[in-house]
Amino acid sequence: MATCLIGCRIVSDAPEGRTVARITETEAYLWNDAAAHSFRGRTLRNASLFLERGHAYVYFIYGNHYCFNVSGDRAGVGAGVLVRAAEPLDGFELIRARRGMVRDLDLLRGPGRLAQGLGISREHDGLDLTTGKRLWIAPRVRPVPNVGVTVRIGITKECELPLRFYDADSAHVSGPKRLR
DNA sequence: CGGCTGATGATCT
DNA sequence: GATCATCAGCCGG
Repeated sequence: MATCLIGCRIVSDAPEGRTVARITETEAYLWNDAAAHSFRGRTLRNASLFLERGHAYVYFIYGNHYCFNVSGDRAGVGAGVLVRAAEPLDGFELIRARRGMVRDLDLLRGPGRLAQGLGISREHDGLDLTTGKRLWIAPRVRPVPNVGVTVRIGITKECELPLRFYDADSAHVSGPKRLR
């Protein structure tokens, strides 16, 4: 699931306009994974992780940022994929207006930046990403020949599992250089 | 470049 | 009251 998403496109339709980006980096969170938000069972906040595969789970973290996930298993199973980075494809001006004056490479590089640049917030939590309303995922146009794997970033539990995936040929990827 | 830190608020215990 | 799947800004090399 996490590797399936690499190279797919996220389309976000907002009142201000449409933005499109190509996913370059993901992290998997499993159903029995101490690092996953679903680990201690379903709550009001994480309920979307338990929806059928392909629904949005958006949460607010550190007082400033949203993170965008895609639920990854059957209904009732709390698993998902955090989308950590993407490359802008369309709606460049809108993404930049949301993100401010940063390097092009940093527009959507990192989960909080990605959500900000694409205008994703808790309003999108629970949306079905396969039906093409407001926010959806479109298939890859081209295959991604080189997918790298590393440990996940920024977590305090299960730090050693190799569940972070990224397009090794893209510069639009987050994390320290040694992790690429 | 890498390393560190403060901001900031929802969520859960 | 602690925790947190982050980021921008600042510092030193």
